[in-house]
Amino acid sequence: MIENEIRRLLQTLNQQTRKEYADKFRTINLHVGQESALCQLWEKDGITQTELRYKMGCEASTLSNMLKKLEQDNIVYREQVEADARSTNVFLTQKGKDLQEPVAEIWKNQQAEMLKGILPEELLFVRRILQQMTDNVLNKD
Amino acid sequence: MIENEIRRLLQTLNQQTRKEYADKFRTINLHVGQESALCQLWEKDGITQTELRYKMGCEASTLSNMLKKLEQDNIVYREQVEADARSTNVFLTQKGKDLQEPVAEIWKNQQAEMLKGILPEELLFVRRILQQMTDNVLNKD
DNA sequence: TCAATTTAGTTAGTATGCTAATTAAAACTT
DNA sequence: AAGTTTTAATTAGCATACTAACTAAATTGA
Repeated sequence: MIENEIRRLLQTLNQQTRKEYADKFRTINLHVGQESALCQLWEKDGITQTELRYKMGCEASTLSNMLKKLEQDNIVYREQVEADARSTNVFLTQKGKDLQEPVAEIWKNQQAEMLKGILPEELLFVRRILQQMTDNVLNKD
Repeated sequence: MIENEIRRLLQTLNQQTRKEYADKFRTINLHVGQESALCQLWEKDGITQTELRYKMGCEASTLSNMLKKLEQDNIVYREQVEADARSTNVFLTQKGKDLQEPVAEIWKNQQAEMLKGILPEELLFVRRILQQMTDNVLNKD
């Protein structure tokens, strides 16, 4: 069954990729998973945890715990919103901003390794299909 | 950068898929991750933890902890190997064997949803490329 | 033979990631 | 205005998943 094979290949690919990320991020003192918060904050920081968690696609409690660690490591800091005492805004420290380059480098290397030997027109095709697959699972109809 | 986009699509696809698995497996009292051990045991049980962990591609400690839970839930049981007192063989209980059908059903539904609207010849192409990507990351040269 | 090394599995400690329950503030509703 | 509901974030508890340190058994080798 080709559908089964595709599911299994995706599973293996992801598992292996995650492991490599874990190793590489460790060299810059990041935990795998944290980069998804940083990735959003590099685009725009000073947003609330609720905004951030929706962009990341995780639960509030996951982000809450993650930010506690990132704050301890001096990568982000939080400020209460004056207009709404329930909300906090999340900001990058300089250390957090400086992590963008090494993370981008890790991503670039991983992509190069993963996509080695795949032709440009094949990349276009893969992107299209992956986009459709992602849409399929996001828009649960 | 198309390589970046492909990496991000894979990330989103996996995150979303994992979340759906978590929900669906919960309905049959399984935790996401456990199915990868069961999947190997359905093919062949009575193997050692070391054999099993290599097939799964996880660390010894991960499997050790997971089997502790699966044993508590009466899904697997373990027996010491007489020939080598360091090793234990892992077996499925009837309950563990009976989980194969519902898990296969969950996989089938997930595949159908994820691959909806993708043509047969596109599936063949996707499989080929995913195979190459998987080989690329597995055979770190 | 007996010391050194390797192998199999567990435990401790840490982090992501989840659900469920909680706290506190804001926004409604009547 | 007071009570109810919703919203934002945290905490508790659980499981996977990892590394590092450990125990105990088997193997190697000198």
